[in-house]
Amino acid sequence: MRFKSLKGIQDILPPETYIWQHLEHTSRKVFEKYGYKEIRLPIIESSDVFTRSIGETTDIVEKEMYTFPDKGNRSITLRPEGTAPFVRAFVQHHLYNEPSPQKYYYMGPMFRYERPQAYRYRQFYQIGTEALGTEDPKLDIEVISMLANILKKIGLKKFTTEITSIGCKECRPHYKTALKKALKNKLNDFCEDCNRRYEFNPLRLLDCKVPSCVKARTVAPAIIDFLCAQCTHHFETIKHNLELLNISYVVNPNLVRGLDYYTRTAFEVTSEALGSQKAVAAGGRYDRLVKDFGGPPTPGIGFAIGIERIIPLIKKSIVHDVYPDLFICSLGREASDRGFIMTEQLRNRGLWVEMNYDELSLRSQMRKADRIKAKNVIVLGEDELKKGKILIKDMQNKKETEVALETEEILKAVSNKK
RNA sequence: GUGGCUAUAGUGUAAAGGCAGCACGAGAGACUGUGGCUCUCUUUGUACGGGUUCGAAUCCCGUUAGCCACCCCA
Repeated sequence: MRFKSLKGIQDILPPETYIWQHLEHTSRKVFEKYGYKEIRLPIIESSDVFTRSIGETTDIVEKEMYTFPDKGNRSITLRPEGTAPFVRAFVQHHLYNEPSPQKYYYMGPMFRYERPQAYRYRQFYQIGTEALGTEDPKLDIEVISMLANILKKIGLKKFTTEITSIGCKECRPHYKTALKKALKNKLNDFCEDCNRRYEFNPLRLLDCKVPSCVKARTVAPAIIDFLCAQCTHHFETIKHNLELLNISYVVNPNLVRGLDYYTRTAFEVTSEALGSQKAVAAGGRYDRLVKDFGGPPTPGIGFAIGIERIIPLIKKSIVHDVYPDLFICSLGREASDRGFIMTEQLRNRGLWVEMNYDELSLRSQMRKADRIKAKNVIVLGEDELKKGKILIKDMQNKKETEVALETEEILKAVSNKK
């Protein structure tokens, strides 16, 4: 093959595109009920939009970004996630002056230079939301609830919502200290990576999957026990209200976000059906990010759904069974021309009409109509042109109805059966 | 970035060093103006580049891509 799409980058073909549309359409409808408005953001940004917000020492920034110089030698990065560009736009356009809370959603491609695997691509698509302007836990609850609603509406049967709180700038440092102290003497039991992470990002030791590390960290204190009074209250309110709303969740104190900007609430939705790439959506609160971008202190919370990871889970339940309303068979030049004009007229009146492009035997044309599962067929030949009448054949029950050879008459006859 | 497995037609699969085949799909026709069945014909194929051999889809090396487990995440 001479040309191929790049590694980890895929084409999305029909009929799968219809599942994508279903997903996008359904989430848009839910977003509107919650007051979210669409925002369209650029795919490329100045690199420091990401390095400053996501964190210099995170894996995303350290090794997964598509970064390159443009012709003016500026460092450009293909967005690896949506929140940083959003906050940049939020501050740039003073969106904090809109009535609070400000709620936005977006959908589009993200780019990470990773080793591809099933459901993990270098260009992947997210549906994301951001809501800002209040620290109130009701917003957190609403966001988690909305996510669950979307997932249910698009047909996802089984999923788990995991939540935790990772504290704020007051309490997290205390936890970090306690964690390091508790693990200090056990470092020999941890893997090499964990030993490296111990120094600059000890929270990471909590979600290492190496069995020996899982075992060794059982002595680690839970961050939940170190939350300050406000964070504890915040978290407890969320849990309480999720129960009132009948939204099932599990607290996973080892849930750690890979991006530095998160505070307090962190959550992740997983599906066991996916193997090791089991996260289908994830998000959290980011109360300092707007200020970091030079805006007024504005708390916020958001999440992103990974489209590619949802698709295989709902594929079977979505059937795209839309077929042409009418197929026009034509015999001879004159009939073909007349048929073509009718085809266009009927399409403009709202019908899906097909006809044959080449001159073929009637048998062939009928076969084609059958193969594309056209609901009705008319045959247009010399007789019909002469008589000014045609038969509309219903392909399901084989019944034929005679109507006048006029666009309006055909439209009426076919529409009645729709 | 690390380790492993894999790559044959549009798709799914055979050919264990000796004729690249089968099924499905797709296109046309047999059947003079009515589809689904049947039959016939057609269909850009051994991922790419080298090597071993009289001879390679098959063995070896490299590249690329996909998959799996890590890492990390959506």
